[in-house]
Amino acid sequence: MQGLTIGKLAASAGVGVETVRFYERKGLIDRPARPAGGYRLYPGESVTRLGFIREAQDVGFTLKEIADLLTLRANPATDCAAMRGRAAAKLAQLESRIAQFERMCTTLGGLLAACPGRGALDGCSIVAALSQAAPGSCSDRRNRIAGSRKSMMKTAELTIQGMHCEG
Amino acid sequence: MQGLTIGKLAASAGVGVETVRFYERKGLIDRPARPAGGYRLYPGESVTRLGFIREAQDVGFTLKEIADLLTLRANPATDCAAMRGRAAAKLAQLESRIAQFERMCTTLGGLLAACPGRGALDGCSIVAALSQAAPGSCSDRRNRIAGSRKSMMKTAELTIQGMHCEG
DNA sequence: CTTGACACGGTACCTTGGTACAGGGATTAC
DNA sequence: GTAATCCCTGTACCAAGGTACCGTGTCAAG
Repeated sequence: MQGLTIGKLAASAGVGVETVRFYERKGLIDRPARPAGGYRLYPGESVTRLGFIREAQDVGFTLKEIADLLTLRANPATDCAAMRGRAAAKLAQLESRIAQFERMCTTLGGLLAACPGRGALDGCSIVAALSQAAPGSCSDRRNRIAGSRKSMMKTAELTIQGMHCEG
Repeated sequence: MQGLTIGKLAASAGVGVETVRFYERKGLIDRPARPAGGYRLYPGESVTRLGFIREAQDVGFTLKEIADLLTLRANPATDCAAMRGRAAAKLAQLESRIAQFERMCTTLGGLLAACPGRGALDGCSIVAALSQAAPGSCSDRRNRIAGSRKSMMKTAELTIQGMHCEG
């Protein structure tokens, strides 16, 4: 038998067999040849492709986005600018996430600084602060959280990041 | 009828009715009195409690952790130090997440800097970099990703953060 | 007393990135 | 030839934080 069985491919790429099949279902890797017996037989390049997926994941792309990158890459007419655009958008997204986490850190750090650290909870500034249901025009949580806690990596919602009343 | 129906409570707190029932199932809010008819009737403090949940979410606590905070808060014997410990752990966790995102940003930024920005994909350094299946001892992705992309907020896995070969 | 708005329980569904298992068939090593 | 692996499909399940729907029951206003 020529080529790699799914097990060999998975081992070469450092992923699980189930993961390879999962990627196939998601359209991230092509359906390979299936000679007699019905076993998948992959060409050597499939290892590279799995490597691409892994590397892209490591810089923050979702599988859906990676599928898009792979489509781009497969098209010989694709200009480098398209790839660059995806990367730049992802970078902006990551930076926005970082800013959000940093805001949370700042808030939490402030609470920690004010907290006496021992004694009854009555005197705990953390409890006091968390118990404040911040009033005002921004009380509609259902709109407020779009793009913050939900949908960690969803590109479309990045556009409304600046609109939150959180700052 | 005295007290708040679930709809009034939800509106006051700026969440959905379904969310309130969901929180009840999760043990985040107490089962309220159910007089004749079976409607839930909440005391006014429930608004504050929902506010606590919301504020805690906003600084990064998961619902599970918030349930723990609420249990702490309800116990009169709880020392302020316990609350402070939770907050400090969460802060450390957030900082670790930030560091991880910053590593991804650095990598991605490097790729962007090297990319010519136009022309055929053959010359695109981003494609080239992503296609490298980084070899070496760290090829076992299944261990490598624990605590990175998976389980964004899981406390237990923070302890193995430093063990990754990512840095 | 009727009607419309609200509430009820229960269940299914969503996203993301897989993992696990059941009940078979194919291949390979000895 | 037989046993041990490997692979097949299909389905269900995990976390997290909800959302949506359904058929029915109740409450309050006119």
